[in-house]
Amino acid sequence: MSQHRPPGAPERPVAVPALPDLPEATVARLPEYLRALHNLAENGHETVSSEWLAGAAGVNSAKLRKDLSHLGSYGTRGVGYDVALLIDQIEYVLGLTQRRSVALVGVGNLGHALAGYDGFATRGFRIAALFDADPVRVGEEINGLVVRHVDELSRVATEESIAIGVIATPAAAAQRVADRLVAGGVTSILNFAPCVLTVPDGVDVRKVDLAIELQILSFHEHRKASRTALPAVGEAALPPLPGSLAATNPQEAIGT
Amino acid sequence: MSQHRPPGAPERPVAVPALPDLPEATVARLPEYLRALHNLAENGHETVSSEWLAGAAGVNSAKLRKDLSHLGSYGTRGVGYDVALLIDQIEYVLGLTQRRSVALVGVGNLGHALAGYDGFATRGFRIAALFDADPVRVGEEINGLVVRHVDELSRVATEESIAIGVIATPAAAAQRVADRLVAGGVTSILNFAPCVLTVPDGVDVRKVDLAIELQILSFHEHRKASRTALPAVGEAALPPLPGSLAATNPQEAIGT
DNA sequence: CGCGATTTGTGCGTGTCTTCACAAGCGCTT
DNA sequence: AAGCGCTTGTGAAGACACGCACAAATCGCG
Repeated sequence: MSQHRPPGAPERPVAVPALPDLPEATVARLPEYLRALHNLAENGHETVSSEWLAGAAGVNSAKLRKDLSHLGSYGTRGVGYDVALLIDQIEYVLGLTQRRSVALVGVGNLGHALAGYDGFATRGFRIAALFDADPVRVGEEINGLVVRHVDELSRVATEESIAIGVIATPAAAAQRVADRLVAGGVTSILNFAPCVLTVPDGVDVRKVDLAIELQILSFHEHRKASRTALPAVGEAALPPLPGSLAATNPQEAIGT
Repeated sequence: MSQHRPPGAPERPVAVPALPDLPEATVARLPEYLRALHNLAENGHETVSSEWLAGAAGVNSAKLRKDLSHLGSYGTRGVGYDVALLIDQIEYVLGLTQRRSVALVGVGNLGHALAGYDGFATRGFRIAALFDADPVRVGEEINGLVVRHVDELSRVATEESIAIGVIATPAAAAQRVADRLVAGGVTSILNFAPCVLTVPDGVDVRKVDLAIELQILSFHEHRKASRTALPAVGEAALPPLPGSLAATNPQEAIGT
């Protein structure tokens, strides 16, 4: 950082005042660093080197250092990063210093699981309301929350200051749910339904599609199979041998 | 493609013989195209333009055309793409012409939901076995499948020719599960546990972390809040007004 | 007090991905 | 049969991301 400070001047321990402009790829990795840092903190480590942290997060150490440098990080050359300080910095940048309220729409198969998922609560999110369109499910209590009818969605979202909406409905219902979330003032949506949502400018949508992940893996399976099959055209009958895992494939480990 | 064919010669309806080398970014989008195409086919459409398909998949039309051109696609200028043909092409490239067997490890909260998720079966995958380490859960029947103990994982994976392993266990158990999957010959893993897996070369891992998605959204919420707050420093007391959704933010809609 | 070991922060070359813009090709109409 | 409108496929440029490699900075030790 180009932030010189006269040796005697008192340093304010305040977090960075303005939010730096982070590359999207960096933002996507910060939560991973944060998770690794919390693990370290629980084990009593006070400092960590970029090499170590990068290993724990599964990335290149140069990439990690560049990511951290973007948020004006306070590492110490020759020593490493202060774990507690880095946790604070990342949590501040990610906006995790305030607990955000989440509305979950669709308490079917997947929605039920999400409603009970610990990872949300332990990482700064509070599931504040559950919704479903099925009258049979409305009224059901899950984890201490009563499922409300989706007609109340917009009103409740406004009242409860919902920051993030999670859509776990069938695809056919997803767009209407999204519209209601937006009408209720929600500007961030996590969509598990297999469809594309149309939202106004200023609303962020992230999509998670479990089947797509499997299909991507399927492609790589297919590719691996054709790679080991085709070169063997001239090699007659090399038996299947499922034991040798065909090593020496130099570029594996698919990122997100 | 540069594959001229004399007007009278019979065209073999065979798929592309060798698997083209696709950019990873393209592979990640193909399943999305495929879903949109299936929707079109169900509605009776026979052809589709790149513009239309791109809209349905939420991408730029030039990107879509380049993606499809990579797999030597057979579009017709002035007309568009043949829906049925394109479906076949993409399914072939993704390796979906053969149904792949999936092993699901960890039938807790999330695992239960995944075991019952329709999207797997309807898109070419068969959940062939369930596993858990908890003796209480072993023996339970879910969707017609009996949960087996994780000690049997390697053996069953080999016997049943499992192609893909899905890990839905706590983070602490994930690495050991991955090791057993690899020992059983599995070379593709979908990891829902919040941790980094170490696997040999030739094994592909994709990670899905629900909490990370929320944290990324949280960052954008934070950024939006600070963008609308900071410029108002000189503007005294502009009230909260939760109604105006702060439009005119030209670059939204976050990709994966 | 100085030196060497260590680790951060970053400039720069490289490769990938995205997007624009347009030529080439196809079918329909006249 | 010729022309016209429409759509694909792709060359090229720009934007972005990655990773190497090294200078700068800090600590500990002699």
